[in-house]
Amino acid sequence: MLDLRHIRDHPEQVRRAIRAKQLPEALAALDALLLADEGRRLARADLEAKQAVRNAASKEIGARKRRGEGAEELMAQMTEVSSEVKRLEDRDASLAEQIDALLLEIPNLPHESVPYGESEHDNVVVAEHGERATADGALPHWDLPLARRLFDLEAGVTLTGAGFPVARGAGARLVRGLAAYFLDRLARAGYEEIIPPLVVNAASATATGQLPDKEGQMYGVTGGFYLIPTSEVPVTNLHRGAILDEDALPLRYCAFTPCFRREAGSHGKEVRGLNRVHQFDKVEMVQFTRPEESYGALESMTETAEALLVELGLPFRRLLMCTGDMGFTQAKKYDLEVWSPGQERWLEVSSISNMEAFQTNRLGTRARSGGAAGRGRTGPVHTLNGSALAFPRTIAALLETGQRPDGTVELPQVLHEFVGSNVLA
RNA sequence: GGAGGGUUGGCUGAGUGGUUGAAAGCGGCGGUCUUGAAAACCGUUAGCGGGCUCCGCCCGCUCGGGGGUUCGAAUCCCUCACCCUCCGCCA
Repeated sequence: MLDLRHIRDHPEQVRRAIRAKQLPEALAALDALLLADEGRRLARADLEAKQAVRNAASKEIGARKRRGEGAEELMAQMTEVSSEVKRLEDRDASLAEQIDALLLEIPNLPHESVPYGESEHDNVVVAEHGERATADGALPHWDLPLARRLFDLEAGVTLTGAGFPVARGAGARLVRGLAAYFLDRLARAGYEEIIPPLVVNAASATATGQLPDKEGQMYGVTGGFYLIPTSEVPVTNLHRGAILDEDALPLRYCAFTPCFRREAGSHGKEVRGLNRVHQFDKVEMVQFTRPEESYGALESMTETAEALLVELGLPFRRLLMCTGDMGFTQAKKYDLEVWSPGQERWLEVSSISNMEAFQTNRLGTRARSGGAAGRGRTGPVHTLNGSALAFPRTIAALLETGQRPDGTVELPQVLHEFVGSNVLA
């Protein structure tokens, strides 16, 4: 969420941002929020004055009692003041609750470098890398017998339902190899590896922005928990409610986990095969940075993910997302899309975003030199996250790119040691 | 699953209804002393919100979370979470 004081001081900027993000329904929330905030501050002046009276009188009563004097009259007067305080406190609490709820409805502000746009058609291709193989009869992965065997969607239907592929044999080995390869590369780039819980509570899901509005995209489990839609959720929540040591920033984390997404109502060609599934593996990067360093970190995270695609020999392009296609929590976001020769289209394999302080405001995460025991005021912290990379579409591209007439698939050199062979067969 | 104990400021740890937002020690910061450092000594040292005559002052909230009793709660009651010990169970 945005800082309430910032909203209060720059309501027009927030209004423009909401429009740019194509989220007009948030305009009403903003108006209601400004009203409630004003009302609460007025009410608080009342409340605090009454509290001050009560506190002073309580001290006086204490002093008199210690001197052995009576204080019945004062105590009688305070009965009334106290019930008035209670009444005002209740009103304040309900206003606060209202404000908190409205605050969650206000999206993040787009960074000034983000182009205005209404939909995905307005995203900007900022770079393209690698030679796209010309369509020489390359098959989409769902038509490759080998791919169907290594990533068995039929078996998944039996076990669970559509969209839960079963990786087997060399396919399972490929997943394990990719994970090891990605994690090794990120370790070298300074990312600490995390194995987080795959189930989180509502507070965690709220802090990173999945709740309250995107509950339908997650799988809930008994106990009020949710299966993680991305390891961004548990990893970012690692520092919920904490004061970080500013001198230790940036903190860089990576995690290899399955991700669970309902993706309700998606059907058709775009979601065939491995293009969109309900459970998939992903290696994620998360950073906590100083505010002035977060945009540098966004570039370097993006370059880290791109380097993986270069090494895998997969042609890709980088898109700068426009205001309208960016999402609720992001200030700036790049997507990396890999070329799928069998489908002759681009597939999104990574999304790298700067959330600025939007998540840390919800998390209650601050930073200060010396950490919690340090001196001086606490300052804001920015968070970023990005995939490096999402597995199913990366695998789809690898299978389609490496396919050979004999039905086997050639692997890029960089994977040979991790997978233990040069070809999938 | 059963029984008991606990959760206080960056840390250790006092504190069972009244100037306690919280003793003391450690750590941190500033200073005195010193060629420098250490030691010693003096001072200082929470977060959040609001207000103002805004380089500082004032008010309020916060002693695991929430609720209650009371003129007044870190202190009493209820509830939830977490931690520890013992027993059981599982591996």
